[in-house]
Amino acid sequence: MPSMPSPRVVTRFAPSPTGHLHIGGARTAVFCWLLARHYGGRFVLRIEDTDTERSRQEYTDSILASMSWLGLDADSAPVYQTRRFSLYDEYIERLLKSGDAYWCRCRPEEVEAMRDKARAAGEKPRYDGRCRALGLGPGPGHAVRLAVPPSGKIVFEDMVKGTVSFDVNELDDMVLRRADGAPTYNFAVVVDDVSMNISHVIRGDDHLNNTPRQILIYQAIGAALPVFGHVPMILGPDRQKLSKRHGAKAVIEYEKDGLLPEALVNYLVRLGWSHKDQEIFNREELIAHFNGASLNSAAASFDPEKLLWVNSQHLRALSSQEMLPRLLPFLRREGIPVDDTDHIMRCIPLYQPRVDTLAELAGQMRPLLLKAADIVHDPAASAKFLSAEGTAHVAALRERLGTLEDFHKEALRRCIHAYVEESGVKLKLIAPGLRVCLLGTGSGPDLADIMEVLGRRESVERLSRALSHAGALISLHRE
RNA sequence: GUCCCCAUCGUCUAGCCGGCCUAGGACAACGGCCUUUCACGCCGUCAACAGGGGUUCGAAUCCCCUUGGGGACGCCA
Repeated sequence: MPSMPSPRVVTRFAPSPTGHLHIGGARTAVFCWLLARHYGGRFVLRIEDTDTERSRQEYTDSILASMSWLGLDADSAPVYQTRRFSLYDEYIERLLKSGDAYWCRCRPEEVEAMRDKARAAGEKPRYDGRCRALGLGPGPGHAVRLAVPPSGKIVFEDMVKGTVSFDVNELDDMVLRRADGAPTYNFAVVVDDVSMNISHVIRGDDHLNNTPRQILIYQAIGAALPVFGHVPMILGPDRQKLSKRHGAKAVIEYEKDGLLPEALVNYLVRLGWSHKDQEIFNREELIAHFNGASLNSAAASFDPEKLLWVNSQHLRALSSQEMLPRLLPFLRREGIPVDDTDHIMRCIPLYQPRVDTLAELAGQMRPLLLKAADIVHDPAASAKFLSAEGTAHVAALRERLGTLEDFHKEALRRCIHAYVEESGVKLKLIAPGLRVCLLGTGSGPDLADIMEVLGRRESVERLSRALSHAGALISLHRE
């Protein structure tokens, strides 16, 4: 039940290409995307590259790649601010003509001196508007400033913060167009949001203070206001600003770690939004429930452990067919042969409930996918579980398995249990040794499951190889 | 310094247009069950309304103050 029926919801995500997409930005993007999808509206991407010093094409490419990996598809090609300078100039002309903006010849150092003075007096640092009455025209070093009304209050309803109000006296005559002709951030944003018909501006609450400035610009150009929604920032586990040492990384890093994009999206959305007690959501559920309400107004801290848990839940929901293409790159990275995809798919269910990430899955599956000759037997586990007695049990079981007519897990299980009963030893005593022989490690999936997947020939070969290896070890000890 | 925003378990949160809250769920931690191991799963334990004033028959829920945290004060975005 959509609570905010709107004729046309248009949202935008507007990163500046000065770095890779990080999780804070990613979460904002997810919120924007979900709101548009929920209401059947449009979602667009705008690259805010007016800072030519710091903007880099490789970051734009990286951000685009991360958006695509996350599944946040836009409804039109990205808009680049650097290609819209003539549009900004048109608006500047209009504001100059109407008297809502004026030329300023003050040098940056002069303005900084004014601010220092105000700061020293315990006031809010601001430009004093001395050029406003001068009636200046364009000229070298001249910027354009907005003529802010002398008094009044800016009040707006924020989707997440509720009623927010600022006193106009707090604001000074901000620069709209730099001396070099480039638009400033606040001005470009407003012109773009107006011309792109953005209905909902969702962004981090570090922009809350920009909003009254931008509203002044909306008013000056006579445009209707969009709905604003300022989502709280994401903090580190220590409540400090999120940084790399908190385990918060760029989105591409999570991709490399083997996270599922739907899991990252799920985790990010729940950081600041909730739907009753539900923790795990698929994409359809998110779209169905995310209507812009229930957004938390307090900052949240990032918890890498819960992210892993969410990922493990999504990982378990995948069928082997769905898992395969996602897993393949990680197996290749481990140098594991990937030609027998049927075999890989049969191995997936054995490890799926045991791991949190795709990278971990690839690592754990390794012994099952390698050839018998390439298995590395963990020396500690071998020493512990492959005593002379343990080895004898493995040898005896190998004989039985070699002649077992039915090599399916139920039969294998019966075979093992029959041996246990007849020999009178505890299963506990022989199982770990068997596993070491099969996989090289003391722990892992169910033995019958392992052997069924391996098949008779491979299982027996692994046992034989391990036995000869263990025999050599034992005779070595005797000498 | 000035302005803005925020405040429920360690963390994410439900609840917040007042009574159904001896505050619910999840992650983590701890204990147990299941089990050939390690996991999964299941069961349980620990754990919070920042403090102080109001308003009210009644406040986690409304108001004020304090404290704490975050953000912003650029010809950066």
